Amino acid sequence: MSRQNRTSELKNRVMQVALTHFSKAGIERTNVGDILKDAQCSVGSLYHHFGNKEGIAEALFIEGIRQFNGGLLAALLTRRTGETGVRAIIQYCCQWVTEQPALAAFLLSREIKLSESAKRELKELDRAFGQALYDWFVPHVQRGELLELPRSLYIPIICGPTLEYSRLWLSGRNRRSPDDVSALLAEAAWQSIRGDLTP
Amino acid sequence: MSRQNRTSELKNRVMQVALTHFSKAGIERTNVGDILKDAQCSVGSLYHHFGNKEGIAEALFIEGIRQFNGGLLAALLTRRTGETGVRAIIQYCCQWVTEQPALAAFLLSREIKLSESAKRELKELDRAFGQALYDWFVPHVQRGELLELPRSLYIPIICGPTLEYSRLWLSGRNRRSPDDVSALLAEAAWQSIRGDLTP
DNA sequence: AGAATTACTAGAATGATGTTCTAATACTCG
DNA sequence: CGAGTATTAGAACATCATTCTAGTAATTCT
Repeated sequence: MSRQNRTSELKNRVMQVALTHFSKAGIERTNVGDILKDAQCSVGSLYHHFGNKEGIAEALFIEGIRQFNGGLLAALLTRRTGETGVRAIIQYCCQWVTEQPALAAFLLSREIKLSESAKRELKELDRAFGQALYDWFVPHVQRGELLELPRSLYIPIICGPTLEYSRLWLSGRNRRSPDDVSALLAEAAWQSIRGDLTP
Repeated sequence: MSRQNRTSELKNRVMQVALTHFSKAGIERTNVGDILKDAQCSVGSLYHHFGNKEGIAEALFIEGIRQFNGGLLAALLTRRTGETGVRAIIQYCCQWVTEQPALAAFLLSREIKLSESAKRELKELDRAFGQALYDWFVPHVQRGELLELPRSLYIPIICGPTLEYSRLWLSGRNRRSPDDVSALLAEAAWQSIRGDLTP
């Protein structure tokens, strides 16, 4: 196997192992030694590839966000009405959280203190994502299918209940998975954002 | 001053200082030495009173939850209709977060890994709070003012958008404070939870 | 009041763990 | 094949969180 391949396999292995530990115990409480042991990685390699412990978290975080955003946009952009779009967003969130609870728990935990460069990268991701969402929304708002609101409120209002429920489920406080209650969450999201001129 | 008073003053001072640091840098990244210095406390005293660094976080967390829950219930229990109750909840959350951003950021960060005893204490707080809320809700649900939902969905659906918006604001990504947009959030919450038989 | 007990304070010593450093190895490309 | 570079290795280091031992001052008991 080429060096490139072995290296990228090592990095993936480290990230996978780290995710398991992070989502169980948090970043602070997982120690580098355990990651090294479980991923069969040397101190030197780890610090060469990730810089430090938070570097692993950062890589996981950015990769996770990228994946989530991509999937959500893909699900949304095929919808043609405000209502189906909003419901698709919720449906997607619920499914995603339910299918990858460890990654979801990690992304939602907000424990990560990002470096400046990661902040910049993430900001750009966020901007592009927010813009794409907004572009999808605008025509539906103009038609009165969806409420007109300050831009910064769409995501919290639509996704807030789902994210909050997900957090509770991930921390073990609810039995039914987000996917199990996605219909109810979708209905609530739709009711909270539907415009007055909805057919 | 009596020993009791001096001691409780010291504990308060430590908690206050710790909150400032925690909300700025997170628990992991604030070091005990800084807390000691800023609170003029010795190593021995700190570990005598709090056990360890997380012990301070725990104390802050439980105290914060207690205060928040108490205030919310007080605001809710005077309301006589589903709509005014729901709006009061949102109004209270927005105001609370806006007025004590440091405490809010800390409580919402979920970075704390609680000890078993703290978990038990918190679980009891949660149970009592949830019960009180539920008791208030039941009659309004029965009258058809509010939707009938699985119990675990009320809080996420009503408060999710507000909490999500608060998180964004606290992390510096929105300009307008939760209090500034509380009317919009209240309206959204109400629309998402209102029953079919609303007058 | 005086003795005994307990709560609290103090800071040096310890230990765990994240990170750096130096050297070695193996791959790639000219 | 040989120079240069990416990568690996693990010992050494540095930084804290925490423990420990010893003391001090308040409170309780007789």
